[in-house]
Amino acid sequence: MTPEIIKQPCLVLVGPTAIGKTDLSLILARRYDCEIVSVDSMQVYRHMDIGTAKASVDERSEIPHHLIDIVDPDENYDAAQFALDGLQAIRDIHSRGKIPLLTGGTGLYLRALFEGIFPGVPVDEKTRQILKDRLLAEGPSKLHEELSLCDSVSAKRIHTNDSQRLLRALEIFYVSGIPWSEHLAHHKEVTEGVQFTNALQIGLTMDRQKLYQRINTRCDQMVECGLEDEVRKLLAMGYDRQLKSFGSIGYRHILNYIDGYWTKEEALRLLARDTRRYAKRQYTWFSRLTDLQWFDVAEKQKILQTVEDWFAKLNLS
RNA sequence: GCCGGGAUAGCUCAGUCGGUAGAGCAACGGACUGAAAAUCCGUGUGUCCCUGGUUCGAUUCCUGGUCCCGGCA
Repeated sequence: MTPEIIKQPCLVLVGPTAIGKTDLSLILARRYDCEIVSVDSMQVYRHMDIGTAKASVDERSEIPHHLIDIVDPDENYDAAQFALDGLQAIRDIHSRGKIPLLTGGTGLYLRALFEGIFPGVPVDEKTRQILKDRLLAEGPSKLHEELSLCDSVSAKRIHTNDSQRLLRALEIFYVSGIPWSEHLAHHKEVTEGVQFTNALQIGLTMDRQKLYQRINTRCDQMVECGLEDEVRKLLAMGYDRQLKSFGSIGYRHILNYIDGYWTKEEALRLLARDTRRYAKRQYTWFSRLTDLQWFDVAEKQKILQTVEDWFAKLNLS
């Protein structure tokens, strides 16, 4: 397989949570006739609006948004599915003669779209459950030893306590009979993924302390805007507390409060703290994107000028 | 004004019978290929209030300051 080459223009806007991606994406979309493709692992879920800080319904009716509200909270969605859906959305937008504006903060999803994801071993729930039970019964060291026997390369890379990767590595081996490390090595040789030859990638940043202030404020606002009601509504709809989607920031905090494990103050404090830590992890992802041009979010004119220049250059060629 | 107590990491504090220091929280850095807002790994970031003295050596003991907190006036 060869990487798909997309020559049509494409804008990418990334940045940590709460930095103001939505505002800027709307400005850019209006000015350059874009449709927005959300690169966000949580905004894909319906009924989870406040905690995922989706663009408002009005904003979404003004500018088309893709990959928001596409699955129910109890459906499985993952990076591989995103890579397919994202590419499809981009194609559709191009076919309408418009420009896709990828906006979001989920590093893995962006990577899955750009570099592809090795095919052939989708999640196998049955195997995964068996391994989960074994992890509980036998402990991580035992399973990690087992991994070193069937895939020593991955075992070296994966820490014993990293339960998710440990289980995934074993799952891949037991389902396919081929070590994860071999799948990956092979995939590197035959990269599919998508190569954008005309993409402008913009990274948004701001002073860390100011960002944290914004995060704290936004967490307060989420609670004021009825995050608790949103969670209670989801429970009333019959969604189980164990769902993946409930494990995300905000939802799990409110759930812990509702179930009486934390006081409201505790829940709010930890919600803000975990959001701050999340923003830090997002920066780690973005720092690896070599084609990214960084701007302070306050430098709006500079950003607009950069986009303007980029378009001018495109029209010449 | 007097009597006590205190001053050590961003915060709350512990500690050093004299050999330049630590816990919780917070913070910081990193990893990441089908859960990723997940999961994990790593890191003390410090004029130990100032001053002088004793000492080979003072954050620790002593002198004198400064500030804070109680209590009594």
